[in-house]
Amino acid sequence: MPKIKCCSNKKISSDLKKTVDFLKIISEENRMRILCILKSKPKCVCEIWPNLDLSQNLTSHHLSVLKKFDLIKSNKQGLKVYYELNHKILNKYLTNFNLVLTK
Amino acid sequence: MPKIKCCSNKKISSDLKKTVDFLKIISEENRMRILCILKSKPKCVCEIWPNLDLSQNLTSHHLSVLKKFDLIKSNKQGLKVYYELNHKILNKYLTNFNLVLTK
DNA sequence: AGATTATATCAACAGACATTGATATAGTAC
DNA sequence: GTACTATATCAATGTCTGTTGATATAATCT
Repeated sequence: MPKIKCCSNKKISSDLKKTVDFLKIISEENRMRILCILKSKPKCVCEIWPNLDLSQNLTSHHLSVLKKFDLIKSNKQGLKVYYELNHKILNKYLTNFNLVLTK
Repeated sequence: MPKIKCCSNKKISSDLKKTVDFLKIISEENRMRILCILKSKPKCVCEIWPNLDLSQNLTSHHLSVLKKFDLIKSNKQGLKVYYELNHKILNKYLTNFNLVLTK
């Protein structure tokens, strides 16, 4: 039986898995919305969650998921925590995604 | 409070939801693998499922999920059912995804 | 006709994860 | 110090969905 690259080649298969993990993170409406909200500039949590139809704690949870995956960065300023996109990592995953699916 | 586009604009918000639905479908390792397997040319189910670490019926299930979402097309030739990528729809979703996340 | 092959469907189960409510932590202001 | 604000964490719940095993359908062949 002829082997197919994305199933047999370890590097390609590994890239596919990483892409799928990335997509799992962003295939959630609220998280995707958070990423969009952060596109223009960094924002603190209290600027984010009233725009979503979410409770504060749930917003915080989704932010932590995004952060754990390095898709966003945070820095604390007094009481507030500002979140911003981690463009470097985000672009890495987007590039990888395009490679996996289209090349 | 200043409204944020992806939360207040109906068109943008609707596009975001469609993108998320699309990502939910493809953020599953086996389905993504199926799409990759079909990149080069149409294949019948019996050419697909032995390459995955999946049972025949589960492969069939994932194919039906992809088909229901129009990401693949099928045509029957005798006993065999050949599946192929629906490039038109796929590209539509990919374009939309890039718009939502990067623009 | 019966036998075999290719594919699809169905019900049941199990694990993952988004959501909720309550509470904790940490920083600021009085 | 106390009170208040901003954010995070935790346990419990419920829903969604991938997986399994069994079975059904449909086409071909003898």
